[in-house]
Order: sequence, then C-alpha cells, then structure tokens
Amino acid sequence: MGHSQAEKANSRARILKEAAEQIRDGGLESVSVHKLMRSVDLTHGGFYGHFASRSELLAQALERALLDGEAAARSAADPGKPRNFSTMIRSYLSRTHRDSRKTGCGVAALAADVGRADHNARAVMEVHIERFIAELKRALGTDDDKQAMVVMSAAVGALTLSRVMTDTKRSDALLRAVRDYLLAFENAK
Amino acid sequence: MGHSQAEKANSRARILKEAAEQIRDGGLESVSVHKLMRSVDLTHGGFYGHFASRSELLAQALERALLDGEAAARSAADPGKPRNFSTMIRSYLSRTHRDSRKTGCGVAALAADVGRADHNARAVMEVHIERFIAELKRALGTDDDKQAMVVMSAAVGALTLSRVMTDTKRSDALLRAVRDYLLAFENAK
DNA sequence: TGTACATCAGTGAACGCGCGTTCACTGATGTAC
DNA sequence: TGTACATCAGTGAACGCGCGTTCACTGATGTAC
Repeated sequence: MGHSQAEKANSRARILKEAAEQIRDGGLESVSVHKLMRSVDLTHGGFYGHFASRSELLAQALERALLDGEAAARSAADPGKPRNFSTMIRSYLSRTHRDSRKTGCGVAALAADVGRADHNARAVMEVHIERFIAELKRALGTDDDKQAMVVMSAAVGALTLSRVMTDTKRSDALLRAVRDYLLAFENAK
Repeated sequence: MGHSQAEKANSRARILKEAAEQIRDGGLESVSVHKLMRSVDLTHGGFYGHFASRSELLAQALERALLDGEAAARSAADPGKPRNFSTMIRSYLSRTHRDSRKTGCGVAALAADVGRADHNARAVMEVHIERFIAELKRALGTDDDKQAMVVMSAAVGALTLSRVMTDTKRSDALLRAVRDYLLAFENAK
C-alpha cells in the first residue's frame, strides 16, 4: 500500500500504547503479535518493521505501561494542582482505578508477572517502585523510607485483592478500609 | 506397562501437587500438559485419565495452591503452638517466604493472575482471602474487619513488591519495614 | 494356591491450531532533475 | 511545476514449533473359578 514516514511513527506509537494496555489487562504473556497488530488495524508482518522481536516489544511495553500508569494517576487529579497525599490515596484506592486495569497503575497490574520475569524486567519496574516511594515521601513530608514502604505495600496489595473479589460490596469495603487507614498517615506525621 | 489403582491415586496426587507449585512459581498460564507430565515422570497421554482438561486441572491446582500455601504457613511455626499474630507476620514477611514462591502463599503468588481470570477462579480465591482476614481478626483479638484488611493488604503487597526488587538489601529493607510496622498492630489493639 | 482373562493406568503417534518469525511482493511517498 | 524512479511501510503466504487433545495399543493388575 505504501505509507508515509509520519504514519510509520504513528503506527509504532499505536502498537506500543495498545501493548501497554493489553499487558496491564491480561498480563505480560497475554500479548500475541498477530492479535496485537489486528487490534491496531495492521497485519502481523509489519510488526518487525517496528520491533526486532516480541520480547523487545514486551520490554518497551512494560516501561510504557509503568509510565502511562503514573501519568494517569497524575491527571486523575485536577492537573493544575500539586498532588497531595490525600488526593493520591483517594484516586489510587478508588473503585474507578480498580475497574480500569488496562489504564491503571502498572506496578499493581504487573508486579506478580515481573516478579517471575528476567532480571532486566525486574530492574525496570524497580526504578518505578523507588520513584513511587520517593513521591510518597515527598507527599508525606518525611525522610523516612519505612512509612512510604508501608503505604505503598498496603495500596498495591489492596488494589490487587480488590480486583479478585467477586462480591462488589466486600471489594468496595476493602478499598475503603485501607484508604481510610492510609489517609490518617498524613496527620500522624 | 500397567499399574495398580493405588499407583493411579498417587500419580494424580503428584500431578496436582506439581501443578500447584508450578502455577505459584510461573503463573496460572505457565503450566503445559506435556511439561507437567514429564516433570512427574509420566507421558502426556495419561493426563486425561486424571483430569478432563487442562482447564479443569488449573481450577483444582489453584485450590490446591491456596490450601498448600496456608498449610505451609501453619507448619512454618512450631506445629504444636497456636499461631499468634507475631509469628504469622514474621513468617509471612520473611526472606525465606519471599524466596520460596512455589511453596509459599498462593494469594500473593496468584492474586494478579486470578484478578484477570474467570468468575469461578476469583470466587475460589475470594474464599481464601476471607479466611485469611478471619484468621487475622482472631490473631489480633478484634471483631473489626478493617484492621485485618489493612494488615492483609500490606502483607500481600510487601511480599509481591519484595519479589520484584533486584537490590536484595532494598528488598530486605521493605520486608523489614512492613513487618515492624504490622507487628505494632497487636499492641495498638 | 494356580490358571485364564477382563480391566485399565500409562504410552506415544497423530490431529489441528495459533504462535513468532521470514520474505517476496505492492504501491504510495518523497526525492532528483 | 512536472516527470521518473528509488525507497520503504505495510501485506499476506509460508515456515517450524509447541500446544491441548484423541486414540489404538501394551502389559501388569486384580478378579473369577
């Protein structure tokens, strides 16, 4: 058919964005080259004009999923305002976030998958975990890693568990319980 | 070759146990019938004498992984003693538990996978999550679900995140931070 | 206790399928004149 | 500005492979006499 160079850049961006959503929704191994290309209205052969292999795509999609998850968290608040602790916790432990896995936090969606993956994938996610901890420290106004680690663990754990529960009321209750508990961290210093 | 009925029951048990370990180590989708049967020294054809399909095996292996994870937690303490809160937290957030995914807690290992799975798998794990919450309430001597939910979320989150980190010292520090924080729950009521 | 035979746990070849990857091809893009 | 041609983004048939599943078969088990 023949397409312009600008369209190629656009195609690549669409493939990567779609892959970043698919891995958050279905896990790292859920992406197939054929189905991925079909879902961005291209054919599978063209894939290798953009990425050297499925494995290279996955590495880039992981990074992208982590970045997009952070960006989504940031823009969930009024974009102008600085993100304070309360806003972060309320949006992270919301029903909306629980119900939008494919555009939500990449750490919560993929930590278990990455924990089983190769050293490289783990190192990539580790950077984002440390960044998350650093942002929590800033929001809490503390120099102590420990508090931020507790908050992060509880938030990631609660979101993950809330996505398992079939009883919506119990799932909501769990999110609420952990949210309310963590909100008190701000005042407790 | 021909084998006895007792051997058949034994074969089934070995297949199921191996599958329960494999899914905790590599995720629900990591099990292949050929490789699973090879790893218990049988050939793939025999599989269908024990299970109707791979999917049925996975459902049973999930239940088994969750039960084995609980049993392992119980026997990690001196088997005679009643399990108190401190013992539970210390063993759950230990480096040993972090490093033995395939025999450890099935909820931590598989919550993300099950969150993406069908309603039935989610309902199966939900029972175990509720049981976990109930045991924490008992150990804490409280009637309040909320505290138990916070403890469980933090414990599952910390274990999952600790398995991602490539920097062993940071991974240890995260486990320690959350462990020490949760241990204080017992006294705080 | 010993023999004859039905049962059935486990074997391994074969099936169709979707996968990741390759490659000869097509035709619009974009450049040289 | 208009023409000629090289480039290259995207196409789709084809590859070998591992998968889940089926099935005719084997031979020890276990039962009937």
